[in-house]
Amino acid sequence: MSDYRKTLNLPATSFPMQAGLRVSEPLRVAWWQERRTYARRLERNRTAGPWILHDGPPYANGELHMGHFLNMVLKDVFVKIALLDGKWAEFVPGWDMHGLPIELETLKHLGIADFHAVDPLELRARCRERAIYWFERQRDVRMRMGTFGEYDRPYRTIDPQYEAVIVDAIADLVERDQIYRGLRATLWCIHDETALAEAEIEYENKTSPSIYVRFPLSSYQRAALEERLSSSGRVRADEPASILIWTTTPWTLPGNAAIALRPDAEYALYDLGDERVLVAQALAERVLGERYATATCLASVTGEQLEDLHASHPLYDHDTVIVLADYVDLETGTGAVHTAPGHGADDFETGMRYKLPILSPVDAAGRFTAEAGQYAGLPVFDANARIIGDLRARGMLWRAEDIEHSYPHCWRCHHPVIFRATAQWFISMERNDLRARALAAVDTVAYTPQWGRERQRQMIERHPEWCISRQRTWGTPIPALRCMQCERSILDARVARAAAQRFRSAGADAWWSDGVERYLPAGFACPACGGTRFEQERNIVDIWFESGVTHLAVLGRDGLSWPCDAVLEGADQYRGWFRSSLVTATAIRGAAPYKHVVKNGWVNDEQGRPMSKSRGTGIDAQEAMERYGADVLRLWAASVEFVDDVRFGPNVVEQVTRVYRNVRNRIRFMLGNLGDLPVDAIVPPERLGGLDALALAYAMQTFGEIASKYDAFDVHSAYLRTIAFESEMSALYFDAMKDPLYSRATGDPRRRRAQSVLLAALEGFLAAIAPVLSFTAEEAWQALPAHLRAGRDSVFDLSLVRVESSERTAQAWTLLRSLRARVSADGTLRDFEVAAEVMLSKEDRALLLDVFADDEHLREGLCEALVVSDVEVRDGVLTQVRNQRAHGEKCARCWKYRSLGTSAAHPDVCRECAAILDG
RNA sequence: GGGCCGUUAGCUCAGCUGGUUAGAGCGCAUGCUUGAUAAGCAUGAGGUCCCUGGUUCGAUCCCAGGACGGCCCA
Repeated sequence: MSDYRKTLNLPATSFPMQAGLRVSEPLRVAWWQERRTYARRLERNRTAGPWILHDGPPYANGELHMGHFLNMVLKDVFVKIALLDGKWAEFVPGWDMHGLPIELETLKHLGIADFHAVDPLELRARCRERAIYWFERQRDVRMRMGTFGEYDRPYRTIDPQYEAVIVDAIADLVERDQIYRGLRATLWCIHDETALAEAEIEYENKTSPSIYVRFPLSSYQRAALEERLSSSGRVRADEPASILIWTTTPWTLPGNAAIALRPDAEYALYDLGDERVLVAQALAERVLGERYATATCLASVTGEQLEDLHASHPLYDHDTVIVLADYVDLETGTGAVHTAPGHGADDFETGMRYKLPILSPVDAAGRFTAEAGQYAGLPVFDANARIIGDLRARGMLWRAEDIEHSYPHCWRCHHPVIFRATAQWFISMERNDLRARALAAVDTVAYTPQWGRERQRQMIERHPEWCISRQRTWGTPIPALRCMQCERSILDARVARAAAQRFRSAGADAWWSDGVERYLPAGFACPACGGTRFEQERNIVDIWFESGVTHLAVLGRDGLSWPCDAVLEGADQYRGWFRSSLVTATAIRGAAPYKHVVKNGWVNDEQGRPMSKSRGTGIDAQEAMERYGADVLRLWAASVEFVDDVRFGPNVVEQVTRVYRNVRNRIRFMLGNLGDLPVDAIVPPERLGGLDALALAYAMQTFGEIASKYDAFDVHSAYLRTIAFESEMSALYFDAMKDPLYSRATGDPRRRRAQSVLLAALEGFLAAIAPVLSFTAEEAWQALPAHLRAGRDSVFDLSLVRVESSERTAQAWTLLRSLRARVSADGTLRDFEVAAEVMLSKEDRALLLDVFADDEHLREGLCEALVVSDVEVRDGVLTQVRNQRAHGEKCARCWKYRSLGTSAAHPDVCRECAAILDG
């Protein structure tokens, strides 16, 4: 028997089975850059109109982790989908580069303990270097992921033009009277006499007094309470009654402005014989102790029903008011929380909500001021004992003891810190109906998932007055002035405009280096005292404000649309960037800056727990790409439901790697069979018939389905459809076409038709997967002979296929698949050993005649599709297949069973093969 | 402690408005193939649809409670 292998057209391609992504991907990134692949496609798409995904800026500090990878790759997937759809999908990546974390890292890097001791310009220069170091690092890693974007001109919050946008936005808000100066409770170190940020505190154990205090009710107040309790006559006017509170900071009692109750908790008034006390029912036993046994519960009511009632201050001659707060817990204390807005974060928010006075009778060194009356001059912690003594003397102390608890301390001097109210700049959520307008703007936006809208609404509803000033150095200055005559702080729009103008060319450092005159309009005088001498305030703006104006800096310019089409970030941004962007946009432009908010989930480890270096499950994006290759990880990003939290780890990657190899091999099969196809031999779709036409239609409608999944941001469904498709296509069409492709003569029309289908399917497939498997799709496209690429330099020059699905096509496909499976399931006869007897129901026969036109084509088509030597078609009640042994002998070349010996030169092959061998 | 989200085969996930022998891909087992070969084809095993109640003729799907996990807030 001769070896006819060499006479066959076996697959051949330069597209290797082994991917070697680690090596090839960085080269491909450079290749895309050199060829300006993205830029050129954008230029071609320019007239089609924009589709803009606006980048929420990552913070330029530290390595990018897998959460960044997921987020950045998904953004890229959406950009590329739009690009392949012919849209002008300009993507400008951005970075958040000011702020405390960088300042702290820089100080640590420089070994400097007290930032007051550093020249601000020097510190800013060092911070800039540090931020740029991380920016460059992150940019390179982000490009390594294979993402497209304007990396030559990203937006950066530290760039002069960007700083100018920030300051102009402040000017806009000042003009709209949206900004005011007010008090805010901040963490304060009385030892270092400085405000501290959240990141600058450490929790340590501390012993504090734990006291229960009576807030007495006057007769008038008791009457009001009685009304709410509907306990007519039971609260007697002549017996003392009080509300009990618990605190571990007695010194904050002078700052008390309210008592907070939990709205949904039950509060009860207990008669103890000689007095009556109101506490949360759930805590009564613990609070009342041994007196609980003899106490009588007179009435109970929810906290909500007690709102706005008054009580008397236990130390001073003034009232305090009952307010509601969700954070009041029923685990400790009395369920009635002493609220001092000047001395606590929660208290402050509550104070803002109820417009309570922000009392903070404490100076920078932690001593009571004259406002605190009899305690003036006392250090606050020393005052605790005095206050407890006074409470006892006035009969207001219910109980006192000491407890040890976790308490915030200064990270540098390790002294306990306090909350102290200081003057800050605020954006008002109420002026100009900003909150209401922001809520209205939410309703104009689409949310994925849909509950995101409700989440966003809540975040706006609960948005406290927005404190935008920080007493730090690494940021954009708030261009406020201080009158040197009356000490008043002044934020004037004209000054702000001048600052913006100045920063646009000189950068914000100018605020520190310029004299104040440069910013003063002609004839400027203090609106309060008429003074004319000023100095610059040294506050910088909250970085959430900086990132909240990215839409002003990036959108609406160079053809980018405002609002943008979509934003995509993690769920933490409902509170962060989604919110800050929405608030600034509503305040300044009167509308939401985006049309669609898409949220991506968190990346956890394989056990569903947060990834952590210490647990050994932490891996940053760069490491992961070095280990697995970006494309495998990009496929992972598509293989998980990104809207939910997702899992990542070696086993997950292992699995997706296998899927990747499948995809790769199916591409390889198509490429391998296209090497010899001349352009003029390509058969146009309308001249295809039978199995070819069916396979092509099936492929095209699948690509259409994938495209519509993409439209809905449903990358995961597109992924499922894609892998199901390549598996289907391989099992039926590729398998069936091996015989015609391999054993027919090179130029045989049957072979050319199959090749034409493969070419069209390959193009559509590569376009469909290119948004996700960018590297592999491009590699495959470059492995296709140049004449078949037809001038389309890159896979990103292709277009997504958009065709309607047809039910008949899917049905015919499924029918053929099941017929083929029934032949293959035969354990005794191999494919070509079979002569199949195919019985078809009436419906199935009609279905197949749609595909194969007539009985003769049907028979031939089934021979191919079932990969058997012969087929006999019969009518039946049910569709079934019976395998018979094929007549004739096995052709040594094409393996089909035929009568051999027709050619004397080649006695062991069939007539068709002999003809090919003879040329 | 509060709000939101999730829990379907070993893994990643489908299951539209309650009625299906609950599906796909990967993995696994078995068989075929050795002319896609560190590939290809077929078959098969594998699920108390997190738990407990309830509504219903009927619940993976609706309701209530709980467990576990995540995010945000405290």
